[in-house]
Amino acid sequence: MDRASASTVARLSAYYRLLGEFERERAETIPSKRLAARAGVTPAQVRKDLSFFGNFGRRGLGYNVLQLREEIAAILGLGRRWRVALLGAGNLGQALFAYRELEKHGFFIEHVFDIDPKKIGTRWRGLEIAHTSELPRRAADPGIDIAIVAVPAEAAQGVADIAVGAGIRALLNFAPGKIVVPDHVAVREVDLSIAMESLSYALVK
Amino acid sequence: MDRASASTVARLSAYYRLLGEFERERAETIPSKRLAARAGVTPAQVRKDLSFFGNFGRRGLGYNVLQLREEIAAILGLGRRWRVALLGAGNLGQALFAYRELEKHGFFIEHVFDIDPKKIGTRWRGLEIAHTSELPRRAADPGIDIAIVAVPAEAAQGVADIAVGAGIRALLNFAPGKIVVPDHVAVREVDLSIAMESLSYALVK
DNA sequence: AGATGTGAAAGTTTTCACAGCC
DNA sequence: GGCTGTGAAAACTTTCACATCT
Repeated sequence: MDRASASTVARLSAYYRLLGEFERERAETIPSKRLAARAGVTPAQVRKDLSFFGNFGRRGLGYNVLQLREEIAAILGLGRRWRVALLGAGNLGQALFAYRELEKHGFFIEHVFDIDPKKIGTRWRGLEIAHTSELPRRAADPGIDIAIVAVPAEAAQGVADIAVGAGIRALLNFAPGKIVVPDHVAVREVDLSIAMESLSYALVK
Repeated sequence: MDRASASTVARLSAYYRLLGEFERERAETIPSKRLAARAGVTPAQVRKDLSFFGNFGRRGLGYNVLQLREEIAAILGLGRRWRVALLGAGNLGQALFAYRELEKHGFFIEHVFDIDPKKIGTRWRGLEIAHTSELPRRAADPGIDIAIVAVPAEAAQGVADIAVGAGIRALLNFAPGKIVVPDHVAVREVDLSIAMESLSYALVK
């Protein structure tokens, strides 16, 4: 199958969370109209997004909440445990480490790296902070699936290179500015300045 | 003038930062080709984005680095000081408060609100943490331009309502899930789970 | 009747390609 | 010759509208 667009995948992820809510509300089936209303999109959008991956609904009835949630989990790869490394143990790193929400989705921070001698050897919830140079060795087995780049801008490309060199194929980058990686590596950027500046643009109209 | 698309504005913000780099590298003028290469887009994209707002370049030469940077600052509203309120003094709030980078772009956190009695009255860098119920009074004058929502998901809509009620017209939301606001309020979502799940999708192909 | 799945239409964004200026 | 600015073309995304199934 061809790849779905980035926006389809982002919405799928939102549907997944909303289906969890509907599940807790004891809904058995749900029409695209209700899911769309809560997601803030059109019903046609919901149906198009889903139909890209298969025929999950029943005409006249809608979608089975549990079953659709499982289908989306399978599509997004949420059935399993993802091994995550946190690169950078500063303020942001600490906040991300404390944000346990990600574990509910299967993302577990199993490594924390930094270069500050004062931090190395200290433990967060029992997990020892290691020097970034240790990354290749520690990534050897059982491997690291995703690296979160939470270092200052100047250091971002460097740690990304180390991560890619160690075989990591997915990066979430919080440092401002693009990092350059080979084609087979996926990168998502979370750029605070861009978000804030798009708000100031909205305010100056 | 009509509004530029969200993606044009996001790229403009990236160009702005890159022009700062070129400025430090003592470049006087720059062709769209070089700016595009560093931004990771096509030269035509750069020219189209800029031409939406005016004719800033000179044929045969390119763009004047300093001048273009100022033009973009004016477009994005970066010439002034933006008053920011941080809603939520948890781990994420703390990390955002410590992230001084935003000040370089003119965004200053002047208020921090929370509802935890243990936190209220304590100070961060001299700034007192106030109860969220204080927000309307404190937003009265000189006003708050932008609120950053850094509270747990369940509380997000509630604090957003308070912020909107207090006249704030721009929100940056870190809580998962959409928050509903009136049309005249701008919202940008930063959703970690969506970012991570789009990475796991990329990995399972 | 109710709601999906989907081609076709509409809308939006990006890229092409070249006239026009430096 | 180098490079911008921009209509036109191409590519992509969203919405419409309806045949189809329960």
